[in-house]
Amino acid sequence: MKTAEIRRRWLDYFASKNHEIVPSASLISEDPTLMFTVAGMVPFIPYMTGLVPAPYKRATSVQKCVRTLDIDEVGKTTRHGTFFQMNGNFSFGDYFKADAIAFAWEFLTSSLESGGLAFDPERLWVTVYEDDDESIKIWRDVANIPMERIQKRGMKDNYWSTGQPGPAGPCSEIYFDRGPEYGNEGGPVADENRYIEIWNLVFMQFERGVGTGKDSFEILGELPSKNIDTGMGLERVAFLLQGVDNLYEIDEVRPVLDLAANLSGKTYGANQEDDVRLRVVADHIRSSLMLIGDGVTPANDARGYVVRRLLRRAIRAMRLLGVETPVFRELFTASMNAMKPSYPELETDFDRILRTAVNEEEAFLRTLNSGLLVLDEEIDKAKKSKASSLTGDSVFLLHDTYGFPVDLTFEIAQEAGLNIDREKFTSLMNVQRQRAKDDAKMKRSTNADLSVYGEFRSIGTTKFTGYDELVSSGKVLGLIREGKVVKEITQGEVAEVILDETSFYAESGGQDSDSGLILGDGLSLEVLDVQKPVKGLISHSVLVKQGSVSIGAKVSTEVSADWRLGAAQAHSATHVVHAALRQVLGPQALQSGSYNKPGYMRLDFSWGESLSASTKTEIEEVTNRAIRQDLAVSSQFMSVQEAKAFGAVALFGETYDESVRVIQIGGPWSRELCGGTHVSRSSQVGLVSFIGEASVGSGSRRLEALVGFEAFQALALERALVSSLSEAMKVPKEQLTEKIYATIEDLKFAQKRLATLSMDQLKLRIPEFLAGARNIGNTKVILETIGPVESADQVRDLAVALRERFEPGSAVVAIAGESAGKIVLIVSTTKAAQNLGIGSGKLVKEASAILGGGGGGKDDLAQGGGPNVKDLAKAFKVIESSIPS
RNA sequence: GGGGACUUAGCUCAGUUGGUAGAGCACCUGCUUUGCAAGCAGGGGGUCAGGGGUUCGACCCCCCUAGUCUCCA
Repeated sequence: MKTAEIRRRWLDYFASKNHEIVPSASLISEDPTLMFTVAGMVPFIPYMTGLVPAPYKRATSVQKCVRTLDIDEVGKTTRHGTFFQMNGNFSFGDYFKADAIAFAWEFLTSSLESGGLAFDPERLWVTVYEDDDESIKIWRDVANIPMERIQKRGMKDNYWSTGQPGPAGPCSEIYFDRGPEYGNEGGPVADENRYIEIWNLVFMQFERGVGTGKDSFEILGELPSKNIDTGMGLERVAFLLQGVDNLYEIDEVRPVLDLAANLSGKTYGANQEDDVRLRVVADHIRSSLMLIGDGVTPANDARGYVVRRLLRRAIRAMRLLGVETPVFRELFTASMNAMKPSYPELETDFDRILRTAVNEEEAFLRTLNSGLLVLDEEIDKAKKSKASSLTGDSVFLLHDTYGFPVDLTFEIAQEAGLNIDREKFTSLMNVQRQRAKDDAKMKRSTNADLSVYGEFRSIGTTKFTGYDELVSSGKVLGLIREGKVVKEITQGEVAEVILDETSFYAESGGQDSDSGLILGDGLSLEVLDVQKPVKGLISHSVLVKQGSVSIGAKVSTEVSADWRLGAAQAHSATHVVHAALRQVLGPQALQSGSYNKPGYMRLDFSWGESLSASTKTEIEEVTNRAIRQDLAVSSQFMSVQEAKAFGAVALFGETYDESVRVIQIGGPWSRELCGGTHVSRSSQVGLVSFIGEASVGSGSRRLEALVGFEAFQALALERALVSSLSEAMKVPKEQLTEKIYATIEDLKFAQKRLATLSMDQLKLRIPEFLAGARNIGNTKVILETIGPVESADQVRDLAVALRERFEPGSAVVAIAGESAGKIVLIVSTTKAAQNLGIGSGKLVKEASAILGGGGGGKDDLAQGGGPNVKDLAKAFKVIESSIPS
């Protein structure tokens, strides 16, 4: 049975049991503490914990998941994959254990004709939590499973919680026995390779307290509303039903594996090491495809790094299989074709996905090449020192700094007859890991506890009226001060106010929150910040300027009209710039983040290289032309499907409700899903002026601009600057650039000329200096001062020129100059003098000490000096006296 | 978010206890030659990424900034 077929049967079955079919959420998790959607229940967590009331009592989904914790196990075991799909059915305070178990059993064992999967009931085993006798009874009643195939397990295996205080409960798992050829008798407790876990049912019935780990915490009591969360691993069921040995051989993965084998000329099944590599390629290509499909682009941080690592590991595995040419184009196409029955959007979006992957492949091939050069050097070094292996430090350096994979290092070192010090390498890696973890821990502890908002959210939502009006009247639902619910807040306090209705826009979609006042009877609150801590709830952070507020008070929310106009201008400008970017650069220049507030906008977008000055100008022109055209701006609500069909740009990393708001500027010219506030015609944006464009990491760039009056002010300031420059340079501003370049050129020329001239002048005096030379013993000695000099170079050049006149005889030349109120002293000695034991360095050191400074150098030439100008004669004496007579 | 590396002539790169900034290629001039990367001689070309500091003196050491590469969470 095809994977897509299992998926379809799943959804049909639970729909027939009155479950709402919920589409898979993005792999980019909405929960900021999670990098990815790592389990099927992640999108439902707010409903499970009661933070947000569930919109349905029963739900089912097939959820895309990514987990890279066990990335090193991929390909080695039957069941570790970085990407997998979790079929789930959920109950929020509706049915509980009995139904959950009955559904699972019926779906697994009923015939194909009746929509089930037709598993042989004799080969199914279950495990239950050791104290959960209730579940055992249900399994006996519903499924008539003999006690021999029901096994009890402890907290570690069969008790679920989030690791935090909150809901918790026992689990029951269903296993399939693959048969004696796969391992030992004795059920899942004995052998999890022969008995494969296919379904986990979590019965959320208790409230847990604080604890240190997965299996040590206090149970506080029963939950008022019990939930069901189950997950059936789609890949695991698929490989069992398709009669293959592992999840890399199912219909959605195998084509990539076969292609990789083809490209490398290997036969799958012939060599264990190669098989692992082929599976790694198949797994990683699929995960990358799905992640890039959901909008993750390779980068050096967070999610981006995970994709980068997957892509690079795939390339590394191909290299180890002997393929050094680019392969992503073919591999990704194969993976897309295998996945598109379930995810048709992969095909429509494939251009972008493939381009992203291929760009990364090219970048990594470059990295590998430069890494090879370093590796060659390290191998040479090791061989020269007669070492039998590369040091752990070298291997780590190659990996950490040059991005060269350890396995490749090992392979190439072996060919050169060397081993590698893996132990040292691993310990260095652990140090690095620990550093990153400590850092992450520090950051995470600052995460706010949102549970305080839960009780307000259960009363209702805050209605946002700000699209249509600036002033609105509302009632105070809740007050929070220092993270705690309070009844009243008074003058001078800073607190959060939650209303049933507000005209204040909360920060979201890149737009900064509104500023303004909340007024009431003898009451004035200054709004500092507005946030949506929980979906549907708007919280105003305020300073009480006057009076006091208590729950139930009637207030009026008054958004500053000036602020709102600026915010709307900036947000509309962001859309216009985004559209202009895509018009000029192409649709692959997709916004990846933005921030805007009155007068300013910032837009991050995916793009591989810096923009040329002319491209920037073109984008700026397209932007301002669109503003001038006075395009109509409209907003309308529609379903996500409609919006997509409409061609609206949806941004990755943003989550949208079933009903979304589409903002159009100039009809089809710009269509984006957006909840922000906008002007009503593009001309109201006024003016957009770019102030910067920079990289925010590989493959991503940031554009900053001023908007409206601020843009005008900045331009006016620059105009004034140009005017004053033009006045100073005494040319019309059209000729300013040329004039400045010419002036710099002239200045450079003059400086050079001056240097040669003064040097020439000094050289004219050479005969004079030579004549002034004295004999001390057999050594010619010149001690001269030449007064003020531009730089030490002049003094040095003269000293060297004089010394050369005495070659091959013995001579010491000491020249002093004056620069910035200090003596610059250069001493130069001929080879013959050095043979007499006269070293320039030593002479300079002694003389400079007298001058109040220091100095040193080599035997033939040394430099020193110091601030005591009047002690020069003494310094010369010291030099003189240390020459042997 | 936390680390590591790199930035030197038009290009590719050398440059260690801090002490006269280099090579190859390219360019210009002359000679010699007319054939596959021609030879010889000479020459021009540098804000050593930018800024600050330490020092008598910084390409080199320290701090900040920018760009590029890379590892980890």
